[in-house]
Amino acid sequence: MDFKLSNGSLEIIMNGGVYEKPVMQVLGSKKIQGSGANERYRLLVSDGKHSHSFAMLATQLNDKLITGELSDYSVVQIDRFVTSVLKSTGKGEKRVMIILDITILAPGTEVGKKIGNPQSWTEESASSAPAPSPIKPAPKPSQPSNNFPKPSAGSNLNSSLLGSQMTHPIASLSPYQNKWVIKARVMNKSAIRTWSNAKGEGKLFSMDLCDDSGEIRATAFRNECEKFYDMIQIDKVYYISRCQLKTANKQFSSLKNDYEMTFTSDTVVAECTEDISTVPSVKYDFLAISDIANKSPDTILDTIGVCRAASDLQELTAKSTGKLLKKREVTLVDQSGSAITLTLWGNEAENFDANTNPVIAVKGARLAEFNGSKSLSCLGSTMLRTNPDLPDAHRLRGWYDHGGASAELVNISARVGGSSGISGEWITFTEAEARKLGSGEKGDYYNLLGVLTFTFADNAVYKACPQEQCNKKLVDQENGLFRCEKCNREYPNYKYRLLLGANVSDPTGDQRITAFNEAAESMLGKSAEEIGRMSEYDKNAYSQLFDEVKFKTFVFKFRTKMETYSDEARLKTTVMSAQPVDYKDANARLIKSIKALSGIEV
DNA sequence: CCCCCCCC
Repeated sequence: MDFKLSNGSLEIIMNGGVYEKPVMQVLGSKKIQGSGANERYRLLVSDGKHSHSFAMLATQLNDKLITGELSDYSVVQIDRFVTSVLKSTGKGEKRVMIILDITILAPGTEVGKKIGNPQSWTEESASSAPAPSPIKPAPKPSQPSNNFPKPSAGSNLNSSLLGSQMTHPIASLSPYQNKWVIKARVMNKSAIRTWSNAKGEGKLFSMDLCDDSGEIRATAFRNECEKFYDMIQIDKVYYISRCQLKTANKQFSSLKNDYEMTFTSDTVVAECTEDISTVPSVKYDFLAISDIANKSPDTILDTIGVCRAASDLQELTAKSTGKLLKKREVTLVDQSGSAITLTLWGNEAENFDANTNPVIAVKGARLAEFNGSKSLSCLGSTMLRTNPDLPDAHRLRGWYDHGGASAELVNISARVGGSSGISGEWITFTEAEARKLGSGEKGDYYNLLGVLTFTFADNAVYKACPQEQCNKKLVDQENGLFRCEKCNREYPNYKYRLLLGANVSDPTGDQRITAFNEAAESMLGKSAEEIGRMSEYDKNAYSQLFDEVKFKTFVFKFRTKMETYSDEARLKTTVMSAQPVDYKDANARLIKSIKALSGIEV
């Protein structure tokens, strides 16, 4: 097969001209520096006429080399690149090409040979080449090119300040080159923080910047913090130049960039108001809430959901540091039929308003796992947006306002207790009895597929102590205050909690059960908060909710233990979790039982 | 030059 290279494209590019998506052949590669995250590779590329050994691979493409995908003789289309002029040691200028995006058209194994007879490109060829000069670029192709920095035409900026009228892609920034101007949108901006340690004290704020090539974090300390804090605003676009670049500490940032920047006293920032639609705003990679359940703890992820409920602001003291923490737990729901808890901290927790059930887009939250249940937690770098103007957000709004609000949901963050998961064996009430479950000291856990045959709706919701760990039922003092006997305190506020008594039946028997807050929420498909409000303001909806849940089937995880009440021993069975039936799983279990019972070997 | 992501 024949592969056509973009013959002559290299000399146009090396002279600073424009060439859209050239097709070239890779003739070799060489590691030039660093290891791990700092690895960089140089490529020898050919357009059939010339070869050039100063093509650098952007680090995010390193994998393609390491995995062998980008082997020698590969024919590639260079979808996006920038060129940069290096002042090398005494030999004058040298232009390098930084490859940002690449499509492999044919693997090296298939091509198997050098195409054409390319001559090595040198800077001497540059001067003698007939290609257009950098000042007068080649005629533009019909499509506007993103390959080259565009002049920031008509900018309100003093060009001598910025030293250049061209903007550079964020992805091309490195500590090795300091003459650049970026045109970037502010995705996120931190609050001002102060620090005080052995090395001194001061204040700072940081911001996350992006353009269509990538993203980078920038931090302004002390004077620069003061100078720029008010000016920098989320979602606005700025020309920024003269910052110090340094290797990013990946431990503290999830942005996709090997470097981060620090504002210095030379730093120039000017707002850009023209032609800013080409600068992307925050890029999300939303996961459906149901899919979050399958991710590992500590994953940093983006999601979007409707805030169905939020806890009151809670104050607690961190055991390890003694720091006073403020938090609020927000329940997000989406069309995947799932709910998850998102924990907000500090100011974000304090200022959060759940009243209108806003759509919340969250970027860079951390997946936490506690006692087998998963939830999201905000980090300092997490971005939260309320009712963002995004298609996903509008879709969710429509869904929630037209039925989604009362949809039956699986709560990923519901607490599950005990050791074995729901994936364990299912047994029946008769089997539980035969095994004498609950007769021991510690209580026993088992899973069972059962139907909710009756719910005791009266008193299923109560006003509980607002203290995080307490949950004690409060005594209404009839004066606007509520008394907690356990904390020996009075509170003006409370949180609703559920304590649901019900009957569960399976084909072999039935059992009186108790479901505490989270388990009851997942059966009723609503938060304790919502149910609490219903109990006060909409009695009909309240009783309807408890009627509707009757005869629903769940996979229950129970904890059972014999307890004695006034000389009478009774099994106390508590719902640890209640999940809707996954019929694929349920059928697989049935088939297995049938095979076992009928003597067919499995 | 900092932040180590908090709690049940």
